[in-house]
Amino acid sequence: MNIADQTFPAVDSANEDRAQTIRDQLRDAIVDRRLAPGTKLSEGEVGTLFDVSRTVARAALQMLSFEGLVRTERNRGAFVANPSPEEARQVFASRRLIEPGIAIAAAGRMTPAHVVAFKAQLDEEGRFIAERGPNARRSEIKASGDFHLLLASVAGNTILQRFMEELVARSSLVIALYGRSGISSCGHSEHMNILEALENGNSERASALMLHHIDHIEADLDLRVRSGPALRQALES
Amino acid sequence: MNIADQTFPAVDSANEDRAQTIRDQLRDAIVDRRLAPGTKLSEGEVGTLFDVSRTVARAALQMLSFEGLVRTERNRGAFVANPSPEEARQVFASRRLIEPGIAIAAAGRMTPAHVVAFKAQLDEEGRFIAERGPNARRSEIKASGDFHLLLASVAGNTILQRFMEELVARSSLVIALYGRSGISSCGHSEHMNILEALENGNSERASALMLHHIDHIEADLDLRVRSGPALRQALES
DNA sequence: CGCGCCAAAATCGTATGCAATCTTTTCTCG
DNA sequence: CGAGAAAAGATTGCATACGATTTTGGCGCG
Repeated sequence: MNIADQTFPAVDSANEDRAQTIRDQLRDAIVDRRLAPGTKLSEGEVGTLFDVSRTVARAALQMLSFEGLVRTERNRGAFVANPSPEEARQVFASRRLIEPGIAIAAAGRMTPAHVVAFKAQLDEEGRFIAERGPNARRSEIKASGDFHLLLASVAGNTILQRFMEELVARSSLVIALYGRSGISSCGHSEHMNILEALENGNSERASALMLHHIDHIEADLDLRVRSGPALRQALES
Repeated sequence: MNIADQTFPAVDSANEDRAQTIRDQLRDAIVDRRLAPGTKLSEGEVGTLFDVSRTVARAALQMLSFEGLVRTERNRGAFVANPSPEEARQVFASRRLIEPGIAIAAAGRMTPAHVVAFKAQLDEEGRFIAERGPNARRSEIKASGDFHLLLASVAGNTILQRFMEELVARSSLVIALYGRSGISSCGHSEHMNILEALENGNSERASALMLHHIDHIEADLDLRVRSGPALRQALES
């Protein structure tokens, strides 16, 4: 899975920040696994693919490295992150700490409009689960994460929202690497239960369900170390 | 308070990442208020001051903008962030959610070495409080934040640690803007109480004390909006 | 056939140049 | 004298250039 094989939507309406656009597209590609962990992301290739100079490509990669989706090594370049089991545990520990609180905050701010948005979100999620094919699989992964991001946006704290964006994205990487069933969709019904609690303003229940949900996702992981922790990340790619 | 008036330690042993070094120095300057909120940070000036090209200065400013310490506007440049009351509330809401959990994690991982480090930290804090003069004031602000960062490092989760670094830094900005007593040192005895709970492995108490501590800091703020929310950030600087 | 060594190619880190945009100053006209 | 427009200056966004470092691809030798 080389980055050169990827195709990206033309870098559309472009008077605003192009580095940000590129970052978003690369993040999507990483999150829904079109780019495997360890893949080299060279400035030149990224620049060529998006038709910008290395300067801009580099800025986009720097952003992704702040989010922990990309690891950069001096004089060697950028690679799609390859989280270790320890990092994986930390990602989920962070989510266990933050997301129940987000659920509580969101429960107190739900409006009918929010409910509609959630229903649409869960519908889409269900549709992708029913479909077959790798494309549906990718969309399903994305939709599953989007549920959590929607929740974070309802909670109304932009700082926590950004933290969650990072954690959800990194979770996708972790699941790609360590997931047993390979898919995180196991949680669709749990998402529905959480929504129900939110709808009823039952913040305690929403919070508890969220905690269990995260535990279930993590329980699907196999975090035993295989080889040495690095070996230069299995030769990178 | 112009950036050109600032002096920075020579950009020392420098084969490794210079942008990162510059970011750290600028962050320190922002956190201990040598650079006031709203101050313009032009790429050229930063570059000249640290004796690097605009390319590197720009990268450092981009990093700070990710941390929320600097706000960048397209074609206008970078400014020390000027958090609104709403942002201020979000910073503290985030800390209330995260830091009690960090305290619990840290309580379970305290070693005698950690205790020594905390004691040294609190000593330093106390010394700066006793001293007079703006330099001691600055050191005091930094030391107060460092207590929280030390706690985060003991907790052993690098992701949460980074989140806390961001939140502590932004808190300093918020206190600079909205603090009544101007100083956050009010919490020195609270820090000592928290350490005591940590030392005894009393995680529940440490967590509760931390929550109260954050509440006390926030209670010292005056978050009433003064004028319109922006007016282009009071003409920037 | 495998292994180390050296040159060639690729890639990165950084400085610099240029056009576009924003800011400031100056000038004009009411 | 003040308001608005035009010009000059400063600053940013981005591309490109070049030395430094890393990777790759022989090539000889054991």
